[in-house]
Amino acid sequence: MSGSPRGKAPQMAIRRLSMYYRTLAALREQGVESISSEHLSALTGSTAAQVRRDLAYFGSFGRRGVGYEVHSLQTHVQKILGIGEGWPMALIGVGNLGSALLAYDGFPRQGFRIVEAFDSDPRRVGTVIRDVVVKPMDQIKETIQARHIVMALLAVPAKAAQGVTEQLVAAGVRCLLNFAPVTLKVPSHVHLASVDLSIEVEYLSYVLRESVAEGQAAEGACSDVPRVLSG
Amino acid sequence: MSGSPRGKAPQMAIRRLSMYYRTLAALREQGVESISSEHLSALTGSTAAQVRRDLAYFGSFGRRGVGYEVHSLQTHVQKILGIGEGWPMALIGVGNLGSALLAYDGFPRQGFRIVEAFDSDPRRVGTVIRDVVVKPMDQIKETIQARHIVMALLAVPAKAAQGVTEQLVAAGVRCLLNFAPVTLKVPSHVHLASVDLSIEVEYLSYVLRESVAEGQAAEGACSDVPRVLSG
DNA sequence: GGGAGCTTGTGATATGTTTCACGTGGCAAT
DNA sequence: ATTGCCACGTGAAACATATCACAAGCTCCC
Repeated sequence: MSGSPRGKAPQMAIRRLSMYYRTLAALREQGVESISSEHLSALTGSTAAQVRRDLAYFGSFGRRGVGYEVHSLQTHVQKILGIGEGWPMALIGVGNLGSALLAYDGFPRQGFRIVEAFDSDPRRVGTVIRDVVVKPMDQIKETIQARHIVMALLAVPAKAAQGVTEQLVAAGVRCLLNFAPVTLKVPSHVHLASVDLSIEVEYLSYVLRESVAEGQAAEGACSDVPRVLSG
Repeated sequence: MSGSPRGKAPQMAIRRLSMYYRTLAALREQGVESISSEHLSALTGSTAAQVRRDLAYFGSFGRRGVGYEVHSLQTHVQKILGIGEGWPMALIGVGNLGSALLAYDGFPRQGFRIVEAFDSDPRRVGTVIRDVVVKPMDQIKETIQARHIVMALLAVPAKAAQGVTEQLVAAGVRCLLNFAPVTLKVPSHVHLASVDLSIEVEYLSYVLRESVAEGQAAEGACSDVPRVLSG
């Protein structure tokens, strides 16, 4: 019944929990009330044993012989992940990618909202995108502190990334999602995850080459790559 | 001397090779000619032993007592990853995110180019972005086959993703980079990687919650999360 | 109430990845 | 040449993660 972890959950387990959460939300919309680990694993590209193990890191949420009650499991996973705390986020860099992030409806749907945006380009400062006013970079610290923002999305050019990161850390940000293709240095109390498009494309390039080289009939190939990278 | 792998490289090793590659490119621009595993690991957030092991999956590229010659190592890593084969890519979905991908200069810089773009919205069809003409969805198959495109970037809404995927697979695409927040089903000969923003944000939300709960002084916290992400 | 059938939760096991520690080869200087 | 030092490459050990397989618990039905 509790949420107390017994043992530490691998990061991959946390990522899979996100997938389970999303799938459970969809099932609920479809009116499904109950689901087995077997079925849930099929929907998320995992395995039944893995689903059960992932959940077991945090408690017992199912009923033997029956399965999981969709609504209740969704609520538990939501609490585990901290979704719904409504963490406000700041976006730094309102270029092409930054604008796309502002428009991304997956964030508000999961309870995360970009409430402040910053850019160094005077032509962009003052514009309004999706109800968010773009502010100049020199207001980062005061704004973030005033609104108690702890998560930031970094969508600035590679060369500016480390400098902006330091400003954000100084302002008290605790989590950073970096989109710039660089290795950022952050103090150990700051959590960092990175989305790096070049790395993903190069990974595909590698497996493509490999499969072509080894006669593509090698087949064992998978459908899902566990990705992670944060730093 | 050869490129023949001795054992199979873990996917994370491949992703780290991408980081080494990028760092080596930067070092070369700075005129650095030689580097040790120790130094390279510091620049990429890895460890010296890991750098050596990652490279050892593919061969011996350094000189004992000396280190690695930057240019030569970069060339080897480039070959391993298949960068420079100049794989042409197709983009499906030219919304906010798709437009950002078209503008992303990291792709051409690493030898990957988006040469075709498709969208189902008639208002977008025919527009030109970065020298690429947006075509209607029903031209996917013929275009991809005519230009021998094997990699595609999927930036369509979640609901359309599986359908489009099937079209792409039927057209002969071998690699997919998916940005839609869904679990795609693909045949085993097709390689799939996914960039899922919700998962990344939820992961950060989890570690934030965890660190707050356990008294943030727990410190062991790292700066780098092994990140994975695909599927 | 008891038995059949199902699905969870979890020890035990297998697999995979990272780290350690040191032998090997190479360079420089004496 | 010989010595001293350095950094790679790699077997072996440690660690982390995923899979297996089954006991425990629930429901239904007779």
